[in-house]
Amino acid sequence: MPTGTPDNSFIHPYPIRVDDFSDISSTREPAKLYLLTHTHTDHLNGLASRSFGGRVVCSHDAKEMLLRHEVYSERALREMNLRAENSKTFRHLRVEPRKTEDGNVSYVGSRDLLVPHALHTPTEVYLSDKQSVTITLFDANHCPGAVMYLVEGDKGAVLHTGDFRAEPWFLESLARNAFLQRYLATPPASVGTIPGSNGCGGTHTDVVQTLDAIYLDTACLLDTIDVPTKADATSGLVTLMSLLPVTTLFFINAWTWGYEDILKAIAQAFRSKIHVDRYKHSIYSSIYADPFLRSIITKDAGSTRFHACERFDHCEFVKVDGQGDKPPYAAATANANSSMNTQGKHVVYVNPVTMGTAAWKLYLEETRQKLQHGERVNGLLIPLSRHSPLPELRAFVSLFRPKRVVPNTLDPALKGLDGACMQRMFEGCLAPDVTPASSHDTIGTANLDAGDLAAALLKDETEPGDVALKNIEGDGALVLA
DNA sequence: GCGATCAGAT
DNA sequence: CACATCTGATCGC
Repeated sequence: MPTGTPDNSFIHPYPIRVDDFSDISSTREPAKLYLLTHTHTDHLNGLASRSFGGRVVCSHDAKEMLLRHEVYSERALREMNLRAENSKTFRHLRVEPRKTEDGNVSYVGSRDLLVPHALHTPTEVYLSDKQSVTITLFDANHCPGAVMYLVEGDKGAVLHTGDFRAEPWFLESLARNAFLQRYLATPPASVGTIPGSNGCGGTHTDVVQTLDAIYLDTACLLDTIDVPTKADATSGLVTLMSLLPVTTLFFINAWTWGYEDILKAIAQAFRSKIHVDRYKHSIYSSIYADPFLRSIITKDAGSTRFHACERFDHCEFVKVDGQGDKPPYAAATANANSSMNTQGKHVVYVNPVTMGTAAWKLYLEETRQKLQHGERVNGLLIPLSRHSPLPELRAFVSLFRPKRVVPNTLDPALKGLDGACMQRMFEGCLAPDVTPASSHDTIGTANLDAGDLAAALLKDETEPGDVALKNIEGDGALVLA
């Protein structure tokens, strides 16, 4: 539960919570089932609690990552040999049966709360004796193990995106996915309306269905500019890297899960493995959905120019003056040796940033010029976004035209303005019968500026707090104040 | 004294 | 830089 998730992270109307495992027993009925979209720590709230005892559905890879999860401080202790064994934050979720003194196996106290599901495999899950839902997982293009959930039951169908990046190839892949086709607003390869398919027949209403809701990754809801595709970002970076001397060492600041595309693109382009620390190695080795990732990593620091080892504890090959993950960008203040390792080799830092498509083109051209003129460059940027900005979100929602769209997170600082804006932001992307009659299809033509919208609402609204209250009341439906 | 929660920095 | 993470302060049981 990243802060700002409406309705305690329940997906209405089912007794299912997503990415939130905190204790709410004093407020309402506990969830019958929990879904975990991925293992970033802000989605694991309450899961470290020893008293948590719910069933948690997740992907196979998320389960492996979770059981191997180690916080940084524990990793550092392990590195200094102050820890004989790795301390794993979520190990209590799986307690193996133990051997008793007489050699038998005791299941007393054993349990395994993490229920892994394969992708694209509809599975019936019981919420009670009388109620069940069918759950299907789809890769979310966010980080290893990250998935979206389709939940179908007698109370309707909802799609929960978790955190995701809905770039064009991702939409095309969804549009062709047999487990989602019945919910598509428009068949992939057809334009316009098929004669006789207007839903007037009455006997075939179950052929095409409408999602009741999409629970949407709204981390970048207010970003209204286009951002580069991951492929454009990595290919640009690799081009710049290839302009540096072959003696250059690189530190790739993959500071959280989700930057693996950078490692893979580098390995591919330079035909080289990437040095990773013990912890990353153990995680990446357990990612079965990505055998290529597993194949490009090495623990041998001296065997490669490319390093993605601990962010705050680089190996000696990429250690330079002024530790930490900050490259000495400022040419004015950086001393000449500040980007040299102990052997005098040049170390270049690669940092993921947020950058629009236009800014990226400019940066690529400028940096190319610098490198070709032999100017010293100690850091390279790569605009690898792991969340979709508004244009991608609108395209994604338009693919399904659900009855409503619910934000996975709201920014508490905006006091509900972002939620209030959302209704307007997805005008024309929802099911026709619930879209206000006056609205037009604004896909591709809308010139919505979220900042302006928020500002306008702020002006009109003397008590912004009211918006927040109206916004999250009841079943989590958005109510425009 | 522990855990949950938040502010703040990176 | 980054919307994920860590640290340290504060509050409540």
